[in-house]
Amino acid sequence: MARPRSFDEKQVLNAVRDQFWDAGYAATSLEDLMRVSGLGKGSLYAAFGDKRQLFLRALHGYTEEIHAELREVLADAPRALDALRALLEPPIDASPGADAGAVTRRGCLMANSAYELGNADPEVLAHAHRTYEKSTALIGDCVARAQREGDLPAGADPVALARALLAAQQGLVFMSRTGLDAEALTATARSLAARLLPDQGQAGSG
Amino acid sequence: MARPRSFDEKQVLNAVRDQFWDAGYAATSLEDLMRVSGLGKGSLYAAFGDKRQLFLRALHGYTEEIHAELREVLADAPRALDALRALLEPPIDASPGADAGAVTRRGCLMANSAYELGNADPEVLAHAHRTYEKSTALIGDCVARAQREGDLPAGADPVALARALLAAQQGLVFMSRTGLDAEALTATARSLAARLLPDQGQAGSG
DNA sequence: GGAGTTCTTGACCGTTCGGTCCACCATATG
DNA sequence: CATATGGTGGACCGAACGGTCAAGAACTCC
Repeated sequence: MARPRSFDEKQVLNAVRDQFWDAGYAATSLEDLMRVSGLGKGSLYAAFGDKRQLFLRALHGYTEEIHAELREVLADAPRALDALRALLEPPIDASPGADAGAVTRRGCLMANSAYELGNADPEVLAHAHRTYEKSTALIGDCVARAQREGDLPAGADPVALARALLAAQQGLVFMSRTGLDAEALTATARSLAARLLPDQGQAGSG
Repeated sequence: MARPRSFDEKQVLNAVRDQFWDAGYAATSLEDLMRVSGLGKGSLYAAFGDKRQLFLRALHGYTEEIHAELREVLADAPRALDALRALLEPPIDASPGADAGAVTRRGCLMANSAYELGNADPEVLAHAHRTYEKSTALIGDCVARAQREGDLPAGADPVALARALLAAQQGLVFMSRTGLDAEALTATARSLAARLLPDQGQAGSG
């Protein structure tokens, strides 16, 4: 028996997430948030709390999505090794309005946020830590599966390799963010994949 | 025939650099800069221009230092392979007042800046790009030397491996920044080094 | 020691920020 | 159709920001 909301919470969170992703936290003003969400200040505050809380909501939604995708990629691949190799492909830009297949320049929202706010906001840092530990666990499981499937040497510690893969992937995203051209980025990705995930009994050479 | 400056430009730039490094660009106010430099607003503006110019000065000084150190490390090592391995050690905190040997939590100023300002400030992004291209070249030379010394397979493209090493290093710094404990960080570094820079004819296993 | 020049200091300014509040509105119920 | 309930949006606020400026201090040269 009251006026219903005129907006979809999820749509607003997605729009807000893209804004934070493109511009960063500090460089995004409430006016920006009003513009991309189509809501007034009062509505934003009533629905989500202040700027920081809204940001955290968007960030949590982002990491959940990322993990869902990661879980899917790792589970769906017939061979675990292929899924792991997919992690080390040049990162693609999925932002609205990006050229299809173009390399990303806005990086990963979680990484951007950890870099921008890690020193000042322990909660963001802790969330980043949890996020990457979770990713490590998921990737580690996939490594173990690849070992069982005979595609990776059985002796190695799956978690150590998982961490190495994650670090390498973040490095790739970073290089992409600094404007490294697509060709060099592809070569770097191949070089990393060839060494971190070589075909059994064959050394990488690219 | 005028009043001499009462401060040392280099000391001020170092203090300012540390402040930006610890807090980021946006989160550093002019008041912070006055505090760490010991100068008044007017002096800062007269000597260095506005906040952004002062930041760029500090950033350029930082990257020059980094490259000088990198050149030194790569040149001084009797064997090039050892120098390359040093790149993949867990990053140490060299900030004033840090525990000796502690892992860094403030990362690399250039990387932090590229992440925070890359979208908004093309000059920062371009500087990051130039910086990493230069690093790639230096590391590539060292890779070539390691190949000549017989410590790395001669067939591989030195630049591709250099890029892979650089990406891996940035990944390590990032993981460290998110608060990964020193033990896991060390294991990750070893894992990366074992795979990217294996002993000749021996596969890594950590 | 006086003059000229540069450096230093802090008061001051306009702008923009995040955040609050309230008058107005749309809807559901009886 | 009257009323109660919650949503909406913009006016408004204090604070903090980056930046300017003028007056005084410190120094060198003549």
